[in-house]
Amino acid sequence: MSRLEEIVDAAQRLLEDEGPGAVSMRRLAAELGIQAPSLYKHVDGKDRIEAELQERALTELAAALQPAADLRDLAHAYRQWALLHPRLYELTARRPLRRDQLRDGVETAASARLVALSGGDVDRARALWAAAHGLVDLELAHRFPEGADVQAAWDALVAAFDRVADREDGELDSLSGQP
Amino acid sequence: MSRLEEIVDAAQRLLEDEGPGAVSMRRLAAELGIQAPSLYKHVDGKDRIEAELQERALTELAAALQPAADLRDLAHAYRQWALLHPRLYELTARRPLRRDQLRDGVETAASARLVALSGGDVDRARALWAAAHGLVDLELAHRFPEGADVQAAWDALVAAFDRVADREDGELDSLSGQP
DNA sequence: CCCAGAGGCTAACGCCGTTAGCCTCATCGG
DNA sequence: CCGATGAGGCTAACGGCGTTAGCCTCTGGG
Repeated sequence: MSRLEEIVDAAQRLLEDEGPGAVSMRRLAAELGIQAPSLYKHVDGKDRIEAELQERALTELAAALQPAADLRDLAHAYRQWALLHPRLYELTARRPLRRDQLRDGVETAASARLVALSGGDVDRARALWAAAHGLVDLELAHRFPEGADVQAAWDALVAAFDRVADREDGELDSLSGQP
Repeated sequence: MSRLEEIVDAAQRLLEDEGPGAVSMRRLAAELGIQAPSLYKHVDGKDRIEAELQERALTELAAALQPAADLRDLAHAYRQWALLHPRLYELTARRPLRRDQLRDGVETAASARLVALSGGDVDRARALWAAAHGLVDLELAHRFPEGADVQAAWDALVAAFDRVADREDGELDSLSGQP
């Protein structure tokens, strides 16, 4: 295992266990038993580490969405993954995505299921993605009132998009036996 | 105008003009012609300043949504406001909301139009809010591909929720002549 | 055997938020 | 009119941050 991977591992551990404030170069170095400046022998800077985490998260999220058979499954898987890795999700979603230094296919994989289950309509897929992201983001930021039934909001979301799919069919059929 | 208001004004100016990195206590103080520690004669700390900005933003956003007559209007107003104040929007949306130190009515005002246009269904309102937030958030984070037609995604969103409203009616009528 | 490069190290720079402690006025009660 | 008081400045400092410069040591290949 490369030293860079070890660094990113430690960063992920720190992020998930102690929150974003704990992911400092000094703390990170201490975790590996070295001094902060030594990290720069393996990594450009903190930005790079965060970009690596971002790519990891996208890959994992894509895998988690892969088995979803319908919109309800997809929504559930999306929410579950985010709630399981809240800090990582936030980091991934809020950083601008540097596509130029993303390994090919990562983004495509993450969005494939989404587009497929939106009847191939990329605009609908983006709206659905945004909606799921929004629900997760607001939940993670504790923006819903104390006793709010978040699941009910998810149900309302799935209902809205399911019905659209029901009506504007045709496109769906052409994808049901996946290409 | 109280000194606190001046501070928050300066913070908002700095945030919108130069980004979140520019909003430091030292920079903020310099803007007012004083030294950083003097700020603490008027404010608890940086958190408090951000909370004030958050409340301001919620109030303004509520006002911007107020005149919306239907979902399409609402979606448009939401997006427009966010694109007009991107940094302020991010700050407001990503900070946890401290309801205990929010002036009464601010949150209610911000969500009233949303709930009303969702036929009084609070779950649908939350899903719609989350979807709008998600679209804005992803757009601000440059997460859509270069040439993506973001407006089309908004249209797809409005379509989805409009149709739901069409079908599950009844509730709508009881609110149309607003109480 | 040598020497180059990998991978550590310390010292330091310029930021950050925040605290402690001091000083200077203007205001106002006696 | 005097003196206390409090508002609102100030400097110095602390412990953190990301990052750079420059040095040393060890190890593996020619």
